[in-house]
Amino acid sequence: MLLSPVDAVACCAPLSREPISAQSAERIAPLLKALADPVRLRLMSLVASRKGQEVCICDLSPEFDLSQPTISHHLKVLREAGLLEREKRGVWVFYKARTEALANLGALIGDPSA
Amino acid sequence: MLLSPVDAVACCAPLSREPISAQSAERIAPLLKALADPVRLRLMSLVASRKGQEVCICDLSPEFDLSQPTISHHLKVLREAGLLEREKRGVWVFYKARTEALANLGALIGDPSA
DNA sequence: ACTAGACATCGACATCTGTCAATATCTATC
DNA sequence: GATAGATATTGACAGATGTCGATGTCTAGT
Repeated sequence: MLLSPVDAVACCAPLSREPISAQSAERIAPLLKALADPVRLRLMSLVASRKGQEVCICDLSPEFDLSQPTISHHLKVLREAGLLEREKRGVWVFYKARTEALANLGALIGDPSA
Repeated sequence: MLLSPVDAVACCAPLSREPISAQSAERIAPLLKALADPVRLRLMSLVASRKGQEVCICDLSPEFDLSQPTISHHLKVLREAGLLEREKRGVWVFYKARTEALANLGALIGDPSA
């Protein structure tokens, strides 16, 4: 059973359609929290803008003036939130965006048709 | 000049369209952080789902099992992020959602056409 | 003026968070 | 199997965050 945060985001109507339940809010807040950091927001965008393709950490790290463990930590947060998928190939680790998660989250925040 | 966070959210393409700039990420993260709390997410939804109408704090507080200062604090965070507008009428304080802010933020997170 | 009520501010506290240096783990190659 | 390189984990620490009780401020009535 055990809903992943990504599944949770598909659970409810847009914020401005009807009041979100306390339970749904508890599930969705972690997703927003994962994005609510400048570094993670950039990481997410860097990966998501390569539609579908996988991106190597070794290509992401140079974009930031941060230590390797810090980048690793941020990627872990995004992955555990369900926003990124991880795949290991050889020595390198590649990340792929869960675009449906971003789409669902976006629709929940600000549905244009709401 | 001094861009408010709400203006900032209209500044850039969807996350999955192109990598967000470091500067834009710094501006937008606070908006997401404001929403990244279960209580604030519910507060935002409670106000936003009353399209355009104003909602009295006195109607919001009973929904939560929290002290009055805590609710006041959360509303202040949402207001300073630019997601809510405040108006005082007599002894009561009313909040109104900035729907365009929510819409822009939603489009930035997960543009359906991206 | 005094009071009552709605909301804000302040001060304090425990917890969470972002960061790093040090260290560990894994994999390809020599 | 020893080494080098890519990534993960751990431990530590400063700063941010959510919460509360106490107190302050403003307004409407009495």
